[in-house]
Order: sequence, then C-alpha cells, then structure tokens
Amino acid sequence: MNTKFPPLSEREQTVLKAVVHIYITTAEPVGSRTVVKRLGLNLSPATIRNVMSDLEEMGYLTQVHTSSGRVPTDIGYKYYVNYLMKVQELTLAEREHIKKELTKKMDTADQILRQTSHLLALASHQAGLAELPAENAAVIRRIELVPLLERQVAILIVDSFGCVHTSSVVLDNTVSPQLLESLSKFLNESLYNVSIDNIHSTVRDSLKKFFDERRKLVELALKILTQVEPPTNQMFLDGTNNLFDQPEFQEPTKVRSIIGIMEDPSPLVKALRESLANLESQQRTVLIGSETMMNNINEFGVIASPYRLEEKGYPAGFIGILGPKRMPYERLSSIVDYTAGMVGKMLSRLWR
Amino acid sequence: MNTKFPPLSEREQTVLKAVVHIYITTAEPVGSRTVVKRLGLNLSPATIRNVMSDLEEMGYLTQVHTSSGRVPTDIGYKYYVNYLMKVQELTLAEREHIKKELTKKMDTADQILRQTSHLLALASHQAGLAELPAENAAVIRRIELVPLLERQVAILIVDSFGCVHTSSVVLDNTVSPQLLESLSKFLNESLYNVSIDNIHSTVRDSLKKFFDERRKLVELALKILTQVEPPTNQMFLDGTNNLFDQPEFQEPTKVRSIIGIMEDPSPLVKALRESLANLESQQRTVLIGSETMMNNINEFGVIASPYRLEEKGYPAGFIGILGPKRMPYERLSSIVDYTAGMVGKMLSRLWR
DNA sequence: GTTAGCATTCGACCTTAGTGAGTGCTAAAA
DNA sequence: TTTTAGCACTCACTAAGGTCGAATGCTAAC
Repeated sequence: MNTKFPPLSEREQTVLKAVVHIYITTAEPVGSRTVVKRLGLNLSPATIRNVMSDLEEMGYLTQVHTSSGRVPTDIGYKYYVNYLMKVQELTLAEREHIKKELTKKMDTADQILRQTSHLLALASHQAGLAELPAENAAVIRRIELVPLLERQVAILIVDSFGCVHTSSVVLDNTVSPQLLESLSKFLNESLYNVSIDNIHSTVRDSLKKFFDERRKLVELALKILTQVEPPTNQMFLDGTNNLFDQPEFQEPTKVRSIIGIMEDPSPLVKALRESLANLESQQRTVLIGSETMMNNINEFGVIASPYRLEEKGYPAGFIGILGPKRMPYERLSSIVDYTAGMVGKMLSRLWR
Repeated sequence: MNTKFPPLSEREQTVLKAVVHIYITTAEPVGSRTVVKRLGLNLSPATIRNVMSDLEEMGYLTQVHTSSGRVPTDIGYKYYVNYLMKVQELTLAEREHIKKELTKKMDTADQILRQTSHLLALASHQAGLAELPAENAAVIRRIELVPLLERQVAILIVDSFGCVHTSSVVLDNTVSPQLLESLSKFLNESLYNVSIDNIHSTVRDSLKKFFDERRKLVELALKILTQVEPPTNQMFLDGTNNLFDQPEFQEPTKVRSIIGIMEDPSPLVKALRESLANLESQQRTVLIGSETMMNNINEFGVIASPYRLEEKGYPAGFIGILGPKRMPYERLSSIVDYTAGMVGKMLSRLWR
C-alpha cells in the first residue's frame, strides 16, 4: 500500500485513536456518544460527529451503513499503527514466560520455530506464525549418501541449524557403495560451509576446479545434486482455531479463507517478505486487510518481526501474529518484538 | 456400536433403502409421497407412511420435527451399508484414472500415501485419508549416525519403504567420530531387518548378546537408542475443504469440529483401527456418526479399507474417505476398495 | 392389507410495526 | 469561528402475526 496519509489535527488524532481502541474491544461500529464518554471530554457528541465526519471524508473511517457508527478503514488502522499506537511494554512475568518457553531443550531450528508459532498463538489468542531461517542463513555441515536400492540413493544434508534435509534420487545406472562412499567424502570436503541456497549454482562452480583430477566423481556429484529439490522455505502456523472465536470469522466464506491460509500460506509469506525487505529499519511490520494478500478476504491483520542470527546481521526469517484487523496491536506488537529477539538468540546458540 | 438390527420385511427394506438414497442426494427430510414416486410403486403414500412409521419405531428412521419427512438414523445408515447397499462397480475410466495417479514416480511410502489421500479427496469430493504403514510393517535398512556438535548426534534410520526417520540426540559426554563410525557399522550389522516398532525392546535384546565382547559399543548404542523417540504413526488428510461445501457443515460449531480433526485425527484413527481389527474378514469398514469418535459431532461418516503388503498378509495400514453421514457409500466404497488394493501393490513394489 | 379423507403440526417465508442507536443538518449560543 | 441543542431521518434488528405447503397420524371405508 503506497498510502498518502492526509495530515490530522490533534483532536482528529485523538478521536481516531479512540475509535480504533473501542472498535478493537467491542467489534461493533463506534458512535459519537461512545467516543465522548470514552475520552471523558467536555464536548458534545455533535462536535465529535463533525470530527468523525471529517475523518470519514479523509478515508480513515467508514460507515457500515448510513447512520450507524463508524469503523476504521484499512488506512485508519495503518495510521493508528504507524503514528498513534504506543507499544505496550510486556510485564516481567510475560517476558519470563516467553523466555522460559523458548529456552526449553530444543535441538533443531525446526523445533524452535514450531514452538515459537505455538507460543505466539498461546500468548496472543490469535494465530502464531514462524518461518524457518532462510536457506542462505544455513550452511552445509554434513552430507550423507545412503544407498537404498541399487540405483536409488537417499541424500541427507545436515545444515548448521541441525535441520536435516532429505531427498531421494534415482540414477541412470548402478553405483557401487565404494564409489558412493568416496563421493560422500568428496562432497563433505568440498561443500562444507557452503550455503544450502546455492546447492545448484555455487556448488557447481566449486566443484569444477576438481573436474580434471576427479572427473568421474564430479560428474556423479552433479548428476545427483541437480536432482535434489531445493528445500522450500517452510512456515509454521499454529492456533488458527483461535481465529474462529472472532466474530468476523463466523461466516462460511471467511472460514474458507482461513482454511486456505492453512493449506497455502505462500501469498501471505510473500507479502510479508516484501514488506520487511522494503522497510529501512527492517523492524516490525504490520499488514492490514488487502495488504495481506489473502485471496480477497480483507479481514486479516498480521504483525511480523524479523529475527537475526548474531553471527550474521541480516534477517534470517520472521515470526508474527495473524488475526483479525481488529487486533490489540499495542500488546501484540511487543510480544512479537520480544519473541523475535529471543528466537534470534536461541537460533544463534544452536548455530555452529 | 454393538447394534441389534430388528429384522425387516422386504417392503421395509425397500423403503429404508429409498429413504437413504433420496436423503443422500437431497439432504432434506424424505416424505412418503417422494418415496412412492421414487419407487414407482402402485401404492398410496398412506401405505408408505405406515411402513415409515414402523421403521421409525424400530429405530431406523427419525423425524427432525413432528410432521416433517423422515431422515435415516445412524442405525438406519448402518443397516443400509451392511445389508442393502449394492457396491457400484467403478468404470474402466475411473479405474484407469486411479491407477495412473498412483503409478506416478514416487520413491517413498510417504509420497505414495500423501498422493493417495489427495487422490481420494479428488475422486470422492470428500476428505481423503491415508495412514502410513504401521511401523511393524517396516524394517530397518540402514542407520547413519551423523555428528553435529561434539555431544550431539543425529540418527537417521532408513526403513524398507524408503522413509527416513530422523532424530537428534544429546549425549552426556563427547564421542569421537571413530567411535561413532564403528557404532554405526555395528548398528547396521545388528539391526538390519529389525522392525522399527521394536527399536526399544527387540533391539535391546538383540544387542545383549554382544554385550560381553563389545561392551562399550553396546552401552553407547543403548544410550542413544533410548533417546530416539518412537515415530508416531502419521495420517494424511486431504480435501477437508470439500467438507465445507456440504450443507451440514455450515454452522460454526461443525466447522470447529473439522478443524479439530485436522489438528488431531487420533480419535478417528483409533476408532478405525479398532473397527478394522474386530472385523473378521478385515475388509472395508464404515463408521457412522458417534462411531467416528469425533468430539461429540455425530455428522460424519467414514469409509475405510486396509491395505496389505504382498510379502506380509496382514494389513499394514488403511486408507479411506471422510464425509458427512449422508455420503454416496455405493460409489465411494468401491473407490476406497480399489485404491486400497493399488496402494498395497505400489508399496509392495517399493518395499525392498 | 390398503387407501381416501381430513384435521393437525410445524417450519419457512413474508409483512408489519416498533425500537433504538446513530447520523446529518440547521440555527442558535459561546 | 467553534460548539451545541434540537430535530428529522436512516437503517438494522426484533417480535408478532399470517399464509403456505409439505408432511404427518388417525379413522373409517374399501
């Protein structure tokens, strides 16, 4: 969303903030009287009505029908999140809880991020999501070639997070165990510390220089490696059932959309990646409504933060919370931020 | 369900069959007039009314409210499935289609059964389910121990289906690569062809006899193996979104129950296993309503058939179709049967 | 055993009226 | 110029009443 935000007076900001707050908790259109009460202002509802009317004209609020209360638009939420929201610090207890859950004994990035998505769902009462570290953050630690049948070979790649990638390859002709063993040795020597991402490109290059002396081995290696499917970047999604508690997801069509995400979260992932990439500070991002790219369902909001490995400065992946647009962003933002920090730490500890 | 089926006259059977048929296609309570039309009988609706009233008294039919048409009860369905239904042969085209989809190049049991659940969902327009072969049908083919950190070891077990089970183990103290290598060799020798199911018991026994001569190795092996978590028997579930098209699953509470199954299908799996085990012929089974054990939602029906490996006579797992009770059992049963046969064949071909 | 006839039941659907929360607008007050 | 009181108006929501039609159960006759 390349939105222009029309500038708001202080009063307009106050009212917008109040409307968002109230709507977030009640899920019902907000009327002028309610805003006055909430703000404890010495103004009449009529005054606020005028302000709200202005806000509607500017695109921050909308009415679900003539003469019902107002509801924030996507732009309204966005303005709120960008300029009005005051991130709520976590209590010590909350921080301790997250820390405790994430410092449980976990041996692989897999486990850590599954646990993270679970934790986020639990803490937020929304859906939690957690992406595995990008492949270019992981590096090959060990390769094993395991003969299954004569012409079938399983290839096991252990990365620096302790994740094991397996795939199975069928060759044109039989390969002797001896050859496999020396190939395995060869690959371990030449591919150690190479980014998994580049199995298909860099690896090729780094193998070439051996071409003359060990031609047969290299040819075999290339044959095998081209068949290895590049690992898809996985995302864990937990607590989707929390979403069904929200009034906006009662209708069957909305339900379908949730199922849709569970089955194929890639549009959401793509949108989040882009958003995080475009961010200068590469901090937290919030997508609202259509920005989430979820097959024409504009009812979702998502808060995401990247996590980093200490060794490497750049973000390795992200975690986040998915819920209705109408989410308590203030509290959830800090949960996401803090958790992202912890995840980075835990992964760094794992990374060897 | 340990049901007694009160015996039915021929006419009663005909009527029950008609009611089930009509209800399956219309999803609406069936009245006496409709039954008469459908059967093309030379009887008046009043006569059929009497029959239906009798069927209701016996527990085969029920009314959703006084003076609406009748709907089959769970027992009604059961009677239909057990005694009245005539399994509809598949057309050649349908058989070819299933065969084609299942003979695609697939290298692991994993892939085959995932594809099976997908195929079943597609062919039935319901949800398809497919259980991985029971662990006791699989046998260890290869064990690899891969050092990650000094005290951390990944253990990779390749079974006879080409499935790779991985787990990660942390030891009390450092183990040298040499020791690991010889342990790996040792395990491969002593555990080849041993059922995975018994990693914790049989393996222990079979290792004991080496205790004296290779004590250190055996101790280490036991230490590692006890930490290996026994693989959980997985089930693939595909096409749950088809269920949302059915009128009976529109309500939010029903939707939740579907999500519940997706998240934890184990009660259903357990119910199916028991049912299949109790069957003398060990052929197809059908569970209806409460039999499916799905958290108090009695709207589901499931048709399942076991598949067998040619080498081993007993069932290795099952596949099936999950849908509303109101399912076209006649057609779906034959799909399940035929597919189960094909799956068995494909797995046998894989099994080495 | 079967059927015609009939009163009855009950959900589905429509209309109607009433209620209440909320708005926009105007004119007066501050 | 800003704020406010007052008022007409809008519109979803609800309850009540009425009609319709699909079905039933029952009884008495065939």
